[in-house]
Formats: sequence, structure tokens, C-alpha cells
Amino acid sequence: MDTTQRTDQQRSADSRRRELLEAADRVVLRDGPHASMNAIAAEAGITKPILYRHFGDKGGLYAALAQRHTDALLDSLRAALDAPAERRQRVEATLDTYLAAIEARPQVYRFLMHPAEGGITQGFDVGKHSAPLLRRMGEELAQVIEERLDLGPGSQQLARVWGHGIVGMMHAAGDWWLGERPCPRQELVHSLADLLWGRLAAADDRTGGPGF
Amino acid sequence: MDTTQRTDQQRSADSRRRELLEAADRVVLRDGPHASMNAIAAEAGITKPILYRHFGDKGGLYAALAQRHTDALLDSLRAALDAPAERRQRVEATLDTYLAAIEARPQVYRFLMHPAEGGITQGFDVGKHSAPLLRRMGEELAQVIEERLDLGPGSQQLARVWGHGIVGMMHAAGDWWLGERPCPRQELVHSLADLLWGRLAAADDRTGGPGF
DNA sequence: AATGCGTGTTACTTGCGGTAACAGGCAGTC
DNA sequence: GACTGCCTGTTACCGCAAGTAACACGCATT
Repeated sequence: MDTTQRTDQQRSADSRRRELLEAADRVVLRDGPHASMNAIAAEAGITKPILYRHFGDKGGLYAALAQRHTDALLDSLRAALDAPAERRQRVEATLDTYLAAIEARPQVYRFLMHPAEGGITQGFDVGKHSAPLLRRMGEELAQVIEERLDLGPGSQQLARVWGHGIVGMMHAAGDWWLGERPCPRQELVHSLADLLWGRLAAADDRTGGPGF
Repeated sequence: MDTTQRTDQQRSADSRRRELLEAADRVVLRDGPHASMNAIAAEAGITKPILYRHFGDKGGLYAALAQRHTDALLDSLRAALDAPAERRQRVEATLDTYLAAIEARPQVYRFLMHPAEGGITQGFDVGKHSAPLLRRMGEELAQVIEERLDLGPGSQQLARVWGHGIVGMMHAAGDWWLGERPCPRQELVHSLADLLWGRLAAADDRTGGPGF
């Protein structure tokens, strides 16, 4: 009766959305975040208004697109973070997972980090302007840190600061590395882990006066 | 007469640019990075083509605008970094300077971090998509680290990784903090410095299994 | 047969970046 | 004094992309 019919229609509606998202994905990965709605519609074999009916506006489409990739990346990172190993091993594995991901698919990475080119964000939200991916990674890492480490009083606050800070470190270093490729990935991972392991504080001053 | 006239005209040519930049500054700070060229021209009391004659395109205007603010911020950071004090004191002072700056003028901060909304960047430059401010801060910090610290072999590479990494940490944590204001600035500074001082590596596992 | 409803279309509006093409003031030159 | 170049300024336009009616077909339900 209605149920079967409705289910069919529902599924068609859902899978249509998927198809549209995949078409959008192809276009965005080919043309960059500046891909026009017309281009995406053409790739999907349809016209603009359908996209707008499904996703509201360009921001909605881009948000849906970003969520897919963000979810996928976060899953990999969680796996690396949950592996049974020493703490430093886990940190390095997580860094390496992230860097391998952005190395393998730089276009996806670039798209995820520049969501604002799609969504308008008219209200001038000071702060919170970072890519949602960064925020989500920061919060996830904060949660893991707070669960596993004994940081004394104020541990929750501290864990969140560290979560966002470490993610930012990873992001900025990765972005720079991706642009200049100054060293192999493993070396970058090791250098960053060294930084987190306090080698900055432990280093000796250079000869001549009080050091940095 | 001639001289005064000529001087007037010359200075008008030079300072015209400054006036336009200041008008653009007002509009961007009021309306956000989405300010239109028409709006900027109106604020300056002129019309669009003049802006284009002075700055080429919107990206040029925004670049000129960004450079002013970036230079100013970098000057403050250099001052904090060069102050005569212990290493940890300097690190904290630099973090605090940066955070105080973004706290005091969040609109400037937001504008500096979103340059891509102005310039088109059609060619899909993977990597190098970060705000120029981040890159410049990273490079400056790398230079200071390499000058002052004895890091053994590969010190230059390591210093650059750390420079960009630390800047990214500061940026991401600052962005998150600016959005949520979960704690006073001084506490954030202290937490980040602790992170750089290896407290992550030194922390004990929480009871129950191998820690993070 | 008639009624919704979901899917699709064409054709339009609005707004922005960017660009001619033209108009006036004010040097210096014959 | 008239002529030429240059700088500043204008109006009016092009192209393009986001977003929106308004209309049209297919198809199950009544």
C-alpha cells in the first residue's frame, strides 16, 4: 500500500541525494571550491533548481559534502588514536594518518579547510570561523586526552586547550609541508612529536646570550 | 606654485592610496570580508574604477590591506619575542601578545585569516592556501628558533617545522578560545606553554589500561 | 477522470567583479 | 593663448554566478 510506495519514494529521494552529492564531489574535486552550481547540476545531469530543492543553498550542499569527508577522516583518526600501543606511538600514528590523508587527496583537504567560500556567513561570526573539520578534530582529541590522561585539577579545560592546540599544530605544519614538501612525511611526524614531547623546552641555548 | 602644486599632486597620488586603504579598512571592519567594492568606493567617496586603477583587482586591495595589519602584528610579536627574559617567559609573552591582539580586534583577525574570499585563486593551489599571516608568522618564528636554539643536526628543518607548528597551535587554540571564551586569557597562555613544555608526554595515565 | 505530489524544466531577477569609453582640470610646450 | 599629455573621476555596460518563480510531466491514490 502506501508504505511500500512511500518507502520506494523515500529511498529514491535518499539515493537521489546521494547521487547528487557524488556528482558534486566529482566537480568540486576537479574544479576546486569555486565550482558553480550550474556546473554541479550539469555533472549530475540535471539543472540548478533541483540542487536547491535538495540542499537549500550552496552552503547546504557544501556542508553535506564536507560532512561526508570529515566523517571519513575522523574515523581513520579515531582508529589510529585507539590502537594498542605506547602513547608516543599513538601520537605519531595519528599525525601520520592525518598527513597521509591530506597528502593523498589534497583537493579534498583544501575543500574541507575552506568552507567559507561556499557558505556566506553574513553575520560576521567572530571566532568560530575555522573549518568545521578543525573544530571537530579538536573536540575529539580533547575528549580522548581527557579520558586517558590524568592531568590533575582543571583537566577538562586543559584537555580542550590541548586538543585544539595540537590539531592546529598538525594542520598548520601539514599545510606548510604540503606546499613546500621540504622533507619526507615520516620526518615531519617525528619532528612534531618531538615538539609535543618537550624538546623545545629541553633544547640548549645557542652560544651567546640567553636563548629563545 | 608649481612646486607646491606638484607636491600636492604627487602627495595626493601617494596619499590617495592611503586614504582609499583607510576607507576600505573601515568598511571591511564594519561589514566583514564580504564588503563589496562598491561599498568601499562609496565609503571613500568615489566610484569603483578608481579602486581598480589603484589596486588592480579586489585581491590586490585586500592584499594591501592585509599587509598593513600583518606588519603591525608581526612587529608586536617580534617585540615580545625579543624581550630579555627566560625562554618560557618569552614564549608566554608572545602567546599573550597574539591572543591580546585577536581579542582586541577580532574583525581584523577574521579578515586576515580569510584572504581567499577576496582573491580568486583560480588555479587550485593545493597547499599554500593558508592565510599569509600564518605563513609569515611561522617563518619568523622558525628563524628565531633556529637562531637561538641549539637543535643539533637538521636544526633548520626542525626549526621550520616547529615554527609553523607552534603558530598553528596558537592560531587554532586562539580561534577556539575567541569563539567560546572558556577561560581567561592568562590561563590559555599557561596551558599552551605547558603543552609546549612537554606536559603531554609527562602526564600519568588515567587508571585502567595503557594511556593515550 | 480528477487530484495531489514529487521531479524536472525554462527563464528570470539580483548583485558583484571587472571594464570600456568618455569628461574635466592642470602641468608643460609651441 | 592654443595644443598636448596625464591624472582623476564619471556613467554605463558586460559576464557570471546565486537564487527564484512559474510552468509541465509522470504517477499513484480516490
